[in-house]
Amino acid sequence: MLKLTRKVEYALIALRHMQAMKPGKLTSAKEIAEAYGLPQQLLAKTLQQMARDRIIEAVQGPSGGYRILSNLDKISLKDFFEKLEGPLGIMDCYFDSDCIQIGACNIRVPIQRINENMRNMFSKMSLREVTQ
Amino acid sequence: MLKLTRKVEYALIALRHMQAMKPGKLTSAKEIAEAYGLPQQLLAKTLQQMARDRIIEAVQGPSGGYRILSNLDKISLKDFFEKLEGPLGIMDCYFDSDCIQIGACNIRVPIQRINENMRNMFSKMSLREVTQ
DNA sequence: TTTAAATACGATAAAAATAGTCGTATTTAT
DNA sequence: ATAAATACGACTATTTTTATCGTATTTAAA
Repeated sequence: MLKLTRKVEYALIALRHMQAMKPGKLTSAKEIAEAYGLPQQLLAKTLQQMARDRIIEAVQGPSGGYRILSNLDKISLKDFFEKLEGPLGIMDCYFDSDCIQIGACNIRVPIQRINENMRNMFSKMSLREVTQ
Repeated sequence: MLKLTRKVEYALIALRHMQAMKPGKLTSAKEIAEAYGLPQQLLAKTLQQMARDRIIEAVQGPSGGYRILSNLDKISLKDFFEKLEGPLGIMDCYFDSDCIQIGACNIRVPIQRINENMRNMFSKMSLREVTQ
């Protein structure tokens, strides 16, 4: 309950790793996977996704790899989570309204309140706070 | 990601339902299940657990049921979640430290920071805020 | 120009967590 | 006695998450 996924976890580990290196220097998925004992392919997908999202930059070919592209100060944890995992909410009804409840649901409003608090909290934390 | 479980959802629905009734009046699992289209047995288990936790009171026998026992103002959402689902953390490493990471993990500290923020936030919200 | 090391990514499999059901016991008002 | 309710362990089903497989593409370097 209220858990992060591995994907996000691996992304944070990778970002923190990259953050600690000389600016501009590349790191490969293999290098990170070995350093932290992570499944390389899954990590790679996460890195690829971050590259699509322009959080990091990918360089192909041998001696290629990834490096940080964005200013991590400017990315909120909320945006980061949502880029990786989609809309951030404590329950799905917050987004898709095709809930089976005939309309009898009595907690939609309070749930939204909790959601707003969560989103607000993660909006106020930057990615850098986590990775630095 | 960061989702509540059905158990918690059902508990909130039930509490809100009870909250809206005359004080002291009993409601059965069947009644709530039918009113909101919830699986009765699962709901019943959740109610039983809340009864064990002294959030609600159970009355056995025919014409029995449940009613709110605690002052919901005095129960934080954090305590409520933890009673139903165990320790509240964004990652398990926050609690059990038998993580496979050889000690190479580089995000334990930042994760704890996020966790503290989460726990703090839910500590500040009372159950009544949600159910009233 | 061939090779090898890296990214890219869809498809699928495996594992874990969540959700739901079943069966049976117990309680108690009627 | 009966019936309607709670109590709860064991089990099954479903969904979500996690991981792997296979193949294609890119490109530095021999």
